[in-house]
Amino acid sequence: MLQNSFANLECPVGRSLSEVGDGWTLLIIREAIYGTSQFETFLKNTGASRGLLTGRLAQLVKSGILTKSKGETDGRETHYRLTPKGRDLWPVMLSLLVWSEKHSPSGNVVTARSRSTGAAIHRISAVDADGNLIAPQDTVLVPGNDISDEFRARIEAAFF
Amino acid sequence: MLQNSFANLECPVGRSLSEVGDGWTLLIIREAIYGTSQFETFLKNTGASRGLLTGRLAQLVKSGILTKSKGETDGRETHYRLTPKGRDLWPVMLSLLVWSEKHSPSGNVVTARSRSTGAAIHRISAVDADGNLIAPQDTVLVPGNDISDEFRARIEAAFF
DNA sequence: AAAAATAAGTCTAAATATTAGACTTATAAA
DNA sequence: TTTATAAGTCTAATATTTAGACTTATTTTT
Repeated sequence: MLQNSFANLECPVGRSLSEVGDGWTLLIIREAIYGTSQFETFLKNTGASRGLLTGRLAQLVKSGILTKSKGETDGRETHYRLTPKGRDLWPVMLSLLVWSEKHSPSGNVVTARSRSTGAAIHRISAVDADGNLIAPQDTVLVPGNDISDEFRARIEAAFF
Repeated sequence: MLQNSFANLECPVGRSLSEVGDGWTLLIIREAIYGTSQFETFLKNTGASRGLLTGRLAQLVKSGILTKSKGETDGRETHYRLTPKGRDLWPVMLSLLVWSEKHSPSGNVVTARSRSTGAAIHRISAVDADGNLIAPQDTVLVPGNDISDEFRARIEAAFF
């Protein structure tokens, strides 16, 4: 994304992307979900450069996605850990994972399953307050009141 | 992401991010989902610069996420349209939307609802082959056979 | 206690990417 | 025939990213 933060902040997707929308940031969050918490491990597992990693970790802390704390047993260490807000990005990752497995399969690498039943994940769906499934294709975006006429027109033209 | 395409391509999330992981790319896909198909409209609605947009659209066509075709009634126009692969990114967008509404709410802007029932989307869930819900927190990543020991160790350490 | 190692950075010059905006080409509208 | 539109290309200025040497604080080894 770099300098532009236009991204239409009326749009929740745009707002998300302005926090987590560049490749490195999502990759760092993936690593955090995979259990990584230390600088040198992020460095190795993402392939980012030191300078970039320093900057992105600081951003993520500022956004409330990670916390930064000193190692309790080893004072040299710093631990970056996901907050609840950060952990809530897991469905985003899971959606990317399912998309990738479907459209860019690459052998028997990883599958996502239910821990409790062992069943494989077949798709990602929206769910309403009563637990009923809402298929992504059955989704509409409904404009609220705090919205410009311009953006209203755009989301009303959305697919699905 | 820029030059690095390391991103661990064994990881489906990494593979996704190498296709759609930078801010501009996801923003362009959002626009496409919102119905945009022409260059000048993408330009205006994303805020990207001409040169960047040219490059990203070409990438997206190459990745099979968009198609490029000449306007049928007006020969000056070029239309970029989502392929099924591109349309399948909607659950990713929907996950970002739900995350944003929860953690960075900004007034009554947009809600996502079921077209058929009108019910609001409360959360995103995985679904197994029989249509049973699998809560994101009940998810595990299961390593396959075509995987390095190193990556196996990493995903086994994953949260959830 | 001194020396070596580790963790998490900072710093810098070179390489890359992005921007703004003028310009080009092809087609369509006035 | 002139003007407008759509989709680019091109360029110099600006901003970001990289690789890798260096720094500081803390811990481990000798």
